[in-house]
Formats: sequence, structure tokens, C-alpha cells
Amino acid sequence: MTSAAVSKEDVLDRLAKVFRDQGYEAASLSRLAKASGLGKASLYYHFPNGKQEMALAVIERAEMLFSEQILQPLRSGDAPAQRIAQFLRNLDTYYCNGEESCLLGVFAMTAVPEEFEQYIVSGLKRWIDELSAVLEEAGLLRKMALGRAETAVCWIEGALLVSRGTKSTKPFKQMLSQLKAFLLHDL
Amino acid sequence: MTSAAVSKEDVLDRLAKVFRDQGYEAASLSRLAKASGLGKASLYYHFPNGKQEMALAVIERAEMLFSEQILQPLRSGDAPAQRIAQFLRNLDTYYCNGEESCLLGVFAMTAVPEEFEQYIVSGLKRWIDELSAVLEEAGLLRKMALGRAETAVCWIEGALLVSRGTKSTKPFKQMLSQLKAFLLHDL
DNA sequence: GTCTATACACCGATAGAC
DNA sequence: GTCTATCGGTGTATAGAC
Repeated sequence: MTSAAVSKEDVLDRLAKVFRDQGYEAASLSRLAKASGLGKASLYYHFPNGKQEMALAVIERAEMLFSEQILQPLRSGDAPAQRIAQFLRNLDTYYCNGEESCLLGVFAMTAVPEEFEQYIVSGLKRWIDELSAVLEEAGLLRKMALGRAETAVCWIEGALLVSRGTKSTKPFKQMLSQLKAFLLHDL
Repeated sequence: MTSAAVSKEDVLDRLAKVFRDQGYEAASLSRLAKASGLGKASLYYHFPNGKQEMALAVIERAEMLFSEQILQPLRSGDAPAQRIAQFLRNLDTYYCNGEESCLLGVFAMTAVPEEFEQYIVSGLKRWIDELSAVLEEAGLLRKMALGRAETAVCWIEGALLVSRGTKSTKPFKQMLSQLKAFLLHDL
């Protein structure tokens, strides 16, 4: 990994895929080593606290990427309706048309170390809050905006889950096609 | 477990709780034994194929209970709107106000043995189809009904996930309070 | 920085007494 | 039917060579 060919970001992205696809407990060091292209001992060189540190680094990178690619565009200078439309396109890219799972969603649904839980809570809340802010700007009362944003996040997470469960990206695509109307109706 | 005090159903319900709360891989035989009140070897007496058989029995019991408590009332003789309202009350009971996870949802999100996947696919699809049938009866075109039912199941699963992730039953309660209007609007 | 080799705990699973 | 004891394998984690 010294060579720039495989950067720390590359390693984190490969580890992330294992955690997203398998969940925390099922992501064994053997699988993580294989996916990252490093030996187990090398992983411990980069993450001295082992699997837990790997997963935390993966969570932090995921929150950074999610913030950059999904949340920050929500704060641009465009009209709210435009920002919502862009938000949906960005979701489509981020989750690969519904083929990728949400790391926070996967960790929320299964056993993880206690230290992770605050990341999950705050990650989901931040998502809801940022979306709610746009809806408020579009003219919705705070309470309505929060409720609608919360519903949207539930819908997105549920669509990812059902898409994965039914081995079809249709639920995700359908959600994307209807979410804008839901978020902006009566506006 | 010979005594009627702890029936096979009791054991399955206790095992189910472990699988729902931890996911398949994290549900170790030690935890399953402790939760069931039986030793590991006793579990193997009742489930000769081990953990996989336990999980399959748990899935099958969950589908039976879900069918009885949630899906069959959807086929009663009442008016569609009444049936939907009852469906929501039954969901509230089944998922303990949003405090319990959906077994299929948990298994859908993480690594499980290949044999499970058809149960997950068909369980989710059946849920969508039964709900869709009621909406069709209420006057919706087949295609619309299917789309709306799929959205509803995504919403429910997502609300359970977000409720668990944020350690609050509010998303689940909010979903319950709004789903009827969503399912029946323009009807 | 990466590796091979290894330590030790826990995993799923079984044998055999009761 | 349930238990204790134990198996072989894999899990996470480390030591030490290179």
C-alpha cells in the first residue's frame, strides 16, 4: 500500500464493500484481507485496533463521501425544487441504481459494537435534518418539513432494503421516480 | 422442554428474538442456547442441522404468524378502507410499536445462507401482493396498486430500520399514522 | 509495510453419560 | 431430552523475519 497504486482510500473503499455486503460480524478478517489485497497482519499495521477500527474508519469515510456527494449539494444556491431533483440524481449514483446497500442501514439492523451506535444515530439524524432544511426553505412549516424528511429517509432506506431482499432494483428506481413529488406536493 | 412449560413455540420465539436482534451470523450458538434456556447439545437434539435449521424454523414460524396476524385480516369481508385500518393496527402490535425488528428485513440486509434467499424474496413479494390486492379491490388499477403496495412495504421496512437506528419509535409511529392516507388517497 | 507463522478464544457441531 | 466435555475449524489478534 506504500505505492500510490493502492491508496488508503482504495483500501477503505474495498473494506467498506465487505462491511456493506456482509454486515459487521460476518465481515471476517480473512474476507477483509482478501478484499483489500493485504494480509491480515498488514491490516493491523494500518488499523492497530483491528476490525473495530477498520469499521469506524469506513463509517467516517462513508459519512464524508455522503456529505460531499449528497448533503452539500442540498445547500447549493439553486431553487429548492432543483436541489431536490439533484439530490435524487446523486442518490442514484451513490447507491449505484439501488445495487449498493447503505452502510448505516446495514449497521443499524444488526449487532455492532456499542461505540458505533452514536455514529448511526447522528448520521441518520443529520440526513433528515439537512433534507428538512430544504423543505423549510421551500415553504413548509418546520414540523411538516421534519416529518416529511423523516418519511423520505425511511422510504429510501426501505427501498434499498427491499431492493436487496427481492434482488431487484425496481423498488429503488420506483422510489426515486416518486420521491420528488412526495417531497414537494402542495408547494 | 418436554414439560409443557416451555413448548417448541416458546423456544422458537426466543430463538427468533436473537436472530432479529443480532442478525444471522452474530446469533451464535452460545447466545441461542442462553436465550432459549437449553444447552447447545439440546438445541441440536431439536434441530439436527444446527443453526441453519433453527433459523429456517424461525423464518417459517415468522411467516406463519405474519400471515395469520397481518395478511389474513387483509382478506376479510370488511370494506377495503376498514381492512387497511386494521392492517395498520395489526402492524403496530406485531412490531411492538416499532421496538421489534422485521426478521426478513434483518436477513435481507446481511449475509445469510443461500437457502434463505428464496424465503426472503417470496416473503416480501407476498406481502406486497396481498396489500396490492386490497388496493385493487378498492378501485385502483393493477399497476398502480402494485406500485403503491411496494412503496408501503418499503416505507414500513424503512421506518423499522430508522426507528432502530435512531433508537426512537417515532419514525414507526409516524409511518403508521400516515400510511392509511397514502394507500387510499384519491379513492 | 508486508509477510508467514502462530497464539488463544470462540465458533458450530458431536459423543456419550444420565 | 438434557447435560458436560470435547472435537476440529475459524475467529481476532500478535510476533518477528524481511
